[in-house]
Amino acid sequence: MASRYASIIIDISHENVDRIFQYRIPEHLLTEIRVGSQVCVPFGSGNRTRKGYVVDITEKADYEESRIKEVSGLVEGSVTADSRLIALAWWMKERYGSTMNQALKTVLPVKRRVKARNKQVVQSMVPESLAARPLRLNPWQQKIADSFCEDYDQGKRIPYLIHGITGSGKTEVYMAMIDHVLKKKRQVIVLIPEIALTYQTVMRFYARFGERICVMHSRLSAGERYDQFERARRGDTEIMIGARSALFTPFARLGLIVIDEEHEGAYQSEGAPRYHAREVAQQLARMHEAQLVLGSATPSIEAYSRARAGLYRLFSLKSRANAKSVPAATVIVDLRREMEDGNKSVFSRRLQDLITDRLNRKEQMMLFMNRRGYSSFVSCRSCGKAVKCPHCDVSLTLHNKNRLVCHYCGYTIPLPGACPECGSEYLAGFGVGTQKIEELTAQMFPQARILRMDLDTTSKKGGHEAILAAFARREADILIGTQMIVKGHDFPGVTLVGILAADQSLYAPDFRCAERTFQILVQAIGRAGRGERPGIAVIQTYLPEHYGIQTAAAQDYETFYQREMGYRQLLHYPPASHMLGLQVAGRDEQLAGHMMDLIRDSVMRHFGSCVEVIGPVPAPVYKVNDIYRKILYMKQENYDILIRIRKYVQERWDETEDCRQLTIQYDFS
DNA sequence: AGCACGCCGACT
DNA sequence: GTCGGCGTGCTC
Repeated sequence: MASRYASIIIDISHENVDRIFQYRIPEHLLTEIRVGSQVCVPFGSGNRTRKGYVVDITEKADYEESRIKEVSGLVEGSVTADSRLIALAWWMKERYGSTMNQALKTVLPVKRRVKARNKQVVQSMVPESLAARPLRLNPWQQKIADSFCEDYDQGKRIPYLIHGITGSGKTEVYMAMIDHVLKKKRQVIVLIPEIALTYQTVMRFYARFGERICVMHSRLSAGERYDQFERARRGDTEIMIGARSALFTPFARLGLIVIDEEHEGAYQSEGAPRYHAREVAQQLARMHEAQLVLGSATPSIEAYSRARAGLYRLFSLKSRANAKSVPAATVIVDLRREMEDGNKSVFSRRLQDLITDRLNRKEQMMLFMNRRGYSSFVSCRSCGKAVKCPHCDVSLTLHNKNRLVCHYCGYTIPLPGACPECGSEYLAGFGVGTQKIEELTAQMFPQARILRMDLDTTSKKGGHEAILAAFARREADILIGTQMIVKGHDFPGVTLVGILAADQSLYAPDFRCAERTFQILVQAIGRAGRGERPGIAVIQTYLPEHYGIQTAAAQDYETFYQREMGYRQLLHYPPASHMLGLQVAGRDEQLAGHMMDLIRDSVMRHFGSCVEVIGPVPAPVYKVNDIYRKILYMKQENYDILIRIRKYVQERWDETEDCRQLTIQYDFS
């Protein structure tokens, strides 16, 4: 009888061994080994035992029989992954340029820890107000749900994009879709950007689906994650809700993937492979013949342009689900005018009046400042130099008025008494962070009860929930915070939102900065007036004429999209074109620069005629943790050409001597 | 990644 | 003469 052979990826993340090795399957393992099994194999001249993943099983060998070794056994407690996950890993490796081993590690659950911890399933208390009630959809919600059911039953699998304003009830629509898919005995994955910041959404799903749902908690240990995936594989759970990695739940018959807040940056992975959950979800849905549903109040320019091109089916929800609440009124305050009129405070006169008014009426408010710490930097009034981080290319941020912190590497020093450059004692803080806002608010409104929420106040376990719960119990009048206060929380008592420095993020050296500013402003405005009392949002800015600020204030996504897309088209930025960012990083600045020049020249020689090359330029923060980073940008409408360039560079890169001291990273968009 | 093979310097 | 440096190359 003919033998069978297993194609195996060895569990070593190195380019030299990142390929398929063939092993003979011994007779006693024939029935047990499948595609996706983890096996032990003798590897190398010393025949050391290594772990590997079976990615294929064949009838014939591609090598001389005598050179082929035998699989020694299955890894104890090993997981047999869905062969589709292996295929997905292969797709990710090709698309994002990681090793197959890295892709497999991303896609497959990690092995159970030797000692399983006491099972502490997060059985959260479901608040009374969220108790399961029958799903009532308004006509607009119902229309989307009906269309979904029809498409689903007919096997039409075009991705949906739901553009629904804040508070329009996208979650109820998702629930109706999920109901339908569960009835067809298929399973569902729901992605949310970050559990801690979307706690309420998770609770609502939990209230509705109870035991059928499984939450992929970010604080779960590897073993607990594994258990959750095992439950899914056995069919003990039908809905997996969680961040990015919940995408790799090994469901047997996946029917639907929902990506809520589709525009969020958390869907972009930073490790290797640097994948985007939206793209991987689309590929996974294709493989399972499942439906993909994206939802956002401020769709990414990428997703919206695909919808307009007919690649996604677009739906809009334009009114709030709670008919009694109306979208907030918005006021743009020109800070240049305030300055001219002699108001040097961080609060415009209009905002001051409104805060006083809300305090008198005992209503709540939020103040949003996109920078934590006390002062954004400290500089010397004699020589003009700002105190910088010795390891990174940024100024240090003042915290608690007594220490300087690097927001990139965490380096911390006590606030020096004199300028490290010239010795002058005239050091002063410039720029404002949330800490200082808290202090200024307390000074100006001594009667106000204030809470602050940013990375510094939430680092402790449960920090988010404690602060949000206290604010919900109305233990404070004013909640001051960074980004994290504007994401999805529903506080009916809030009738005023103050955005203290709206244009801060517009100066980021990144082609998406206007998009991010628009998104965060719309989100922040959406926090006001969610209850029965009308809300107002005050946007303070030095650039009141900027289209991102104007359109956000008017809650006019369509106009924003047109303007932003025009700019992207003009400069060939994604999604008007595709872009590959190639980053070389290393401790040796000269070496990194030299290597980058070599890569650039080589790309220019071979692809110069068909690709637009920009740079190399230093990364937005050139040095982080003593590592220098340079980036080369390449623009091309055809994605496949960019992939070809990546492969071309990768092949040559592995043969260079310096590649051990440098790292290379590819970033597709 | 690891391990073997291989070709040149200072040692019992 | 031999022990050992780690440079190059291979692993089914």
